Amino acid sequence: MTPTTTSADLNLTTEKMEKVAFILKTTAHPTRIAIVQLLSNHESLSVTDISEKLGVEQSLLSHHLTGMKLKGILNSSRDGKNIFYSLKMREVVDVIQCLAGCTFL
Amino acid sequence: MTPTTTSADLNLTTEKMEKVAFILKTTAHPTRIAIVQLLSNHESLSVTDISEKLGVEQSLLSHHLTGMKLKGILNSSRDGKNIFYSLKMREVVDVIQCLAGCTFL
DNA sequence: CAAATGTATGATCATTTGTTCATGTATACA
DNA sequence: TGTATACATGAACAAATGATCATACATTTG
Repeated sequence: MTPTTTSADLNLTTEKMEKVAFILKTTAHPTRIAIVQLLSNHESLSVTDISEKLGVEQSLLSHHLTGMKLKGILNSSRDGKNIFYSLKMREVVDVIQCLAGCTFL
Repeated sequence: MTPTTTSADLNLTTEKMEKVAFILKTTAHPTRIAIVQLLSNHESLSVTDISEKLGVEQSLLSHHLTGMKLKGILNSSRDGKNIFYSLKMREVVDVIQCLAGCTFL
């Protein structure tokens, strides 16, 4: 049997390693992790929603959001004056979950 | 029942988010991912071993290794002239595995 | 159309990160 | 003890990232 906690061997091409690093880098920031967390619990939120919930300035937040969208982590769609963001790459939730589960952190 | 592919809700404190971001940042580099990959398959390797396998210059590699050790991802121990590094935080393997499994990467 | 609201963008600056190079330190061995 | 091997360290610099500010753009509403 294969315990769920055991991972298969890691054997990535250079290209894959670059891609993985790229996504990790895009995720590796407290505010961006907070954004992922919010969107993992909410399906879709406007910039103002997120800004208020996180207490992050509009412009700064916008930079984070557009960056994350550009890099494929988030989706966005306009509805009237608002722009709603949602998770596109749900795997990042698992990534965060995984580390968050570390007892020593 | 809880399918293995479904994650529980994400609900992290600010402090936890900072710690997770810290580890993600420490991992988010192609060379460092390659190091983790090597050590996930080898238990323990000397700096020269890693340098040769990855084709990375000694000094640069050393900077990466000592940084990763400092941040809690790796262990090291001397044996004669050699210093052997090994994985301390095995969770990072799962993190990489997780993203590597993304079909769209 | 004018004003208000919601969001994006671009410039600028400070900070962090990645790399290189030169040199230092520890161990082994002749 | 001197020399070679293995690794670490620090300075210096380039490049990437994060934050702030001012301003632009899009949509709704009066």
